[in-house]
Amino acid sequence: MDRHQWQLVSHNIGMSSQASDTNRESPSSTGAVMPRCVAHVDMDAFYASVEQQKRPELAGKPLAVGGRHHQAGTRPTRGVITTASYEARRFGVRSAMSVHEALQRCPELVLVPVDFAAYRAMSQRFKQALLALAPVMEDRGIDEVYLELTDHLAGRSAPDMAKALQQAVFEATGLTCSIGIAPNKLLAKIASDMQKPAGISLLDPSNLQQRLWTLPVRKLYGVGPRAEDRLVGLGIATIGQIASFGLLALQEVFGQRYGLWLHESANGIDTRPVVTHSDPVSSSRETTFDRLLHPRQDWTIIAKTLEQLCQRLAQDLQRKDWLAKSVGVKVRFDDLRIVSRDVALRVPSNGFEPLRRAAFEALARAPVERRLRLLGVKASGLVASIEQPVLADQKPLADTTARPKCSLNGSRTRHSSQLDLL
DNA sequence: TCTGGGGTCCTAGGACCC
DNA sequence: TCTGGGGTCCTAGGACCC
Repeated sequence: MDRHQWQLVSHNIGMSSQASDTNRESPSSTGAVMPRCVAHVDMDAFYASVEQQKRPELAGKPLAVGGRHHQAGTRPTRGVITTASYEARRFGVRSAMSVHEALQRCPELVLVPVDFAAYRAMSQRFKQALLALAPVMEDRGIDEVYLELTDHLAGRSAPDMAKALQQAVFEATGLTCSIGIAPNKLLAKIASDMQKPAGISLLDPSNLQQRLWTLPVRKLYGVGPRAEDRLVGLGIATIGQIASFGLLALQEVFGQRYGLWLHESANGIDTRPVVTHSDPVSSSRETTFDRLLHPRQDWTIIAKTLEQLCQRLAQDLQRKDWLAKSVGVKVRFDDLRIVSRDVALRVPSNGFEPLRRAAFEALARAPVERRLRLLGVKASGLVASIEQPVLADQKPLADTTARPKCSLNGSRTRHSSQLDLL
């Protein structure tokens, strides 16, 4: 059985990452200390909203993006919901819910396949609009960003700035977003979720107890299902109860570092900077099969799929001029268990052939005794191909600030293999 | 006949070096 | 004869996020 160990994971920033210089309390001209001002901007039901804009006849209808669409025009019965429109959420349809369950909750649900090209294009538009008003931005994915507003309010009040940001996003995209304003990223993120859609919420030390401490523990960024279970097991259901549980008691249960992180987060403390640039560390491609595949009888399909995944991965890397230092495969079995195997390349590469050879080598080392549900290939240890000789042995710079991670790691054996490639 | 696809970061243990 | 410690790389797996 796995040992249950809870640790805090520090937030690493790569060598080329640039943190904004506002991780501080900035003294004003009068000498008084000005608190930081950070915004978290979150697009409302982003994918679903883009789809409703693409097809106005779907506006106002319960709609969900996702599912496995085998043929165009037919409604899927498998797969998961990626995003549900607010109309669908009223029926209880949620992200990550199975299509089967979503249809039970809302039989008239309209299901549309994902269209990443459209979401990426819209993502660029809203981010450009925000950058014009607030130049220090941290990209947190396709539909959300942090903005460092300290020293960037241009004479506005924070709420006025938030309104201006919402207006700019709407003018650029026709879509709404919700904004949280707070003295740090942790609180800004929680705040943006408080009045969706199209809301503006402020969290600051004066309303912390009333507005933060009443929330369930799961609202804390970094507390997932596992940590929630453990907390609830201790009779801790709200963020306020974490805060009053006491630092020492938390550390006793969750370990030094994770305990400290929980304690600080529950008290609204977070000193992470807004990071405007970071290099990717891995890139991957994976696919779930339409049916379960037998490792021997369906070997031809498995091998062909792996080759295609390698082809796409190589293209991804080549397009972005990244080289991989190692290549791995991931297999999900019929019982939903996942195993992975990695192979280090002797020479960093983004060529199809080296990737393919490493991937097959890795797959050969994986214990495949059950039917396969999913197959994936991942390139990690990425280095920029142009700067590669210079950057090859640079190490990430550890941040001093805390970020939560929990791990339940069991002991494991090493399957060492160095594959000579090229 | 269940749950996609793309990421981040961390830990642990062995190898290996100094 | 007995017996280190620190650091890094590699690998497998887990938690968490969008």
